Amino acid sequence: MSKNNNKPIEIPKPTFERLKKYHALLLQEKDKEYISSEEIAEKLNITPEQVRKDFTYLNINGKPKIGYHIPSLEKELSEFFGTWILDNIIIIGAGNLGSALAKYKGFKKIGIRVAAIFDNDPEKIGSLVGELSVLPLAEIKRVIKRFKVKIGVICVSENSAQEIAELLIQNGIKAIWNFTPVNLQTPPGIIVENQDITTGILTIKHLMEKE
Amino acid sequence: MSKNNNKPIEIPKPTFERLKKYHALLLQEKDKEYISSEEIAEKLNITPEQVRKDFTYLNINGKPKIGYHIPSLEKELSEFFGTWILDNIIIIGAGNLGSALAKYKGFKKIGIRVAAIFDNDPEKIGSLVGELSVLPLAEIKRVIKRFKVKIGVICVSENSAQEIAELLIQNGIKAIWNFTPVNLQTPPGIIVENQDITTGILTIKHLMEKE
DNA sequence: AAAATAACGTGATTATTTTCACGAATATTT
DNA sequence: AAATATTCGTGAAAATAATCACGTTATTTT
Ligand SMILES: NC(=O)c1ccc[n+]([C@@H]2O[C@H](COP(=O)([O-])OP(=O)(O)OC[C@H]3O[C@@H](n4cnc5c(N)ncnc54)[C@H](O)[C@@H]3O)[C@@H](O)[C@H]2O)c1
Ligand SMILES: NC(=O)c1ccc[n+]([C@@H]2O[C@H](COP(=O)([O-])OP(=O)(O)OC[C@H]3O[C@@H](n4cnc5c(N)ncnc54)[C@H](O)[C@@H]3O)[C@@H](O)[C@H]2O)c1
Repeated sequence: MSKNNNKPIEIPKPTFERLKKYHALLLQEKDKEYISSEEIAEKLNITPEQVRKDFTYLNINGKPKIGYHIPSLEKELSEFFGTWILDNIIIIGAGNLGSALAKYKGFKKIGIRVAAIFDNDPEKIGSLVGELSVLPLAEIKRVIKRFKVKIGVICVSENSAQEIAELLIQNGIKAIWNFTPVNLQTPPGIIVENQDITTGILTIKHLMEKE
Repeated sequence: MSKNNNKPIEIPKPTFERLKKYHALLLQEKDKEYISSEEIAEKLNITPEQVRKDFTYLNINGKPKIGYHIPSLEKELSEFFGTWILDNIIIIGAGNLGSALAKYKGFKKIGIRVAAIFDNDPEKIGSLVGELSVLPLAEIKRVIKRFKVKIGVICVSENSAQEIAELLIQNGIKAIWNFTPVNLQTPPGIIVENQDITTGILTIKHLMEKE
């Protein structure tokens, strides 16, 4: 499917964001064999030209009159995002949110396995979250090494977030998935992805205001 | 602070996204009185010009040599997003994620109150999630009316998501905050905000691939 | 087997967004 | 009180992204 040309052009940021949506959409469209740019566009409320142009950045080709072969499309996107590589992650904070994430079944599809969950509350250490036993922070170093963990998920209370980020980085973590609203300060080279869920509802609140 | 001109120009989409980040940042910066565009820019990894230009869309003015008055700035953004209006929301699905959200303390700051949480599992109905008792779906109609609920949060299993969306819309819900990966089909006029957390980690996975 | 059709692929055009550059404003220093 | 140093505000220029328009290609129909 890929022309395998050299890929000189940088992918536009808006295209990157849409590629994530195509990837998510395809995980839900396993029943059909082909899908047209028109159909993708309609489901995501964009134009078919946009879809086709986005795909050219990954050298993804469809068939005229038929559309795009779903398994091939999914494979291309999986390779692009690296969801075919299994990454072990660790979760820090076995509270409401951290526990929910630890039990989430959907991670497997995107190549994520939760290797361990940590907390500093003696009451929680040793208790079960799904199939995982909550570990003390002292175990972090060992687990990161043992499971070659590169990604850490921060789900601790807000006032501990920065301190935990530093602890993770000290122990070799390369990317932080931050579920707290705290703006983490990190050295260059560390990837930080903020998952601030409140931004989601701000869009809703603003749209409702306008009416 | 606002010039209170008529606001003819549409706000660019990327600006809207950044406005949400400014809002979130300010909720964490309550200690100082003023903040410069330079400082905001540095924390969010953008340029100061961008920050200043974004603020002009809301007619927000700063003071030369000093920066922006934080309480005024926060007030403007709060009004823009409507976070000063208290909205009651309901959560459908009292599982791992729905329960975590129901207990989240951070909603108050953005003008959100969880009025009720629902489930269809007889085992869960009547049990406590934080201070809320899990209600059966039959109560949805009454609660929406009683608390004038406009926003519904979907946290049910994936195969029930569409059906619950329809139920909510039938009962007068105007906006859906969808935490499932399902692409909901809704009639025009209904706001749907998809909170797909997997997109967050796709960015990380892709950036790690490149190295 | 030719014609018609439906969808892709993409260079050119248009629209949007960011960056630049510099004047204006205000606090601080001399 | 004038000079100086910052930081804001913004039109103009540059960069980026979306749309358009049409040629191409594979399938289906006649
Ligand atoms: N609950 C939600 O729906 C939600 C939504 C958005 C954001 N968040 C954010 O996620 C974070 C966690 O939220 P939550 O609702 O799970 O809170 P929580 O209080 O239920 O859980 C926090 C957990 O972190 C642990 N912890 C605190 N400091 C620690 C440290 N230094 N080392 C190790 N563990 C530590 C606590 O023992 C606790 O188990 C918060 O920052 C919150 O703002 C939560
Ligand atoms: N857990 C996570 O961290 C996470 C992360 C991302 C997305 N999600 C999505 O959120 C949703 C919920 O995830 P979860 O982990 O809380 O699952 P869960 O199984 O713990 O909870 C689902 C809840 O929904 C209830 N439910 C199912 N069908 C229902 C119906 N028709 N009416 C009312 N209630 C119904 C179930 O009884 C259960 O209590 C899923 O769609 C999942 O994909 C979860």
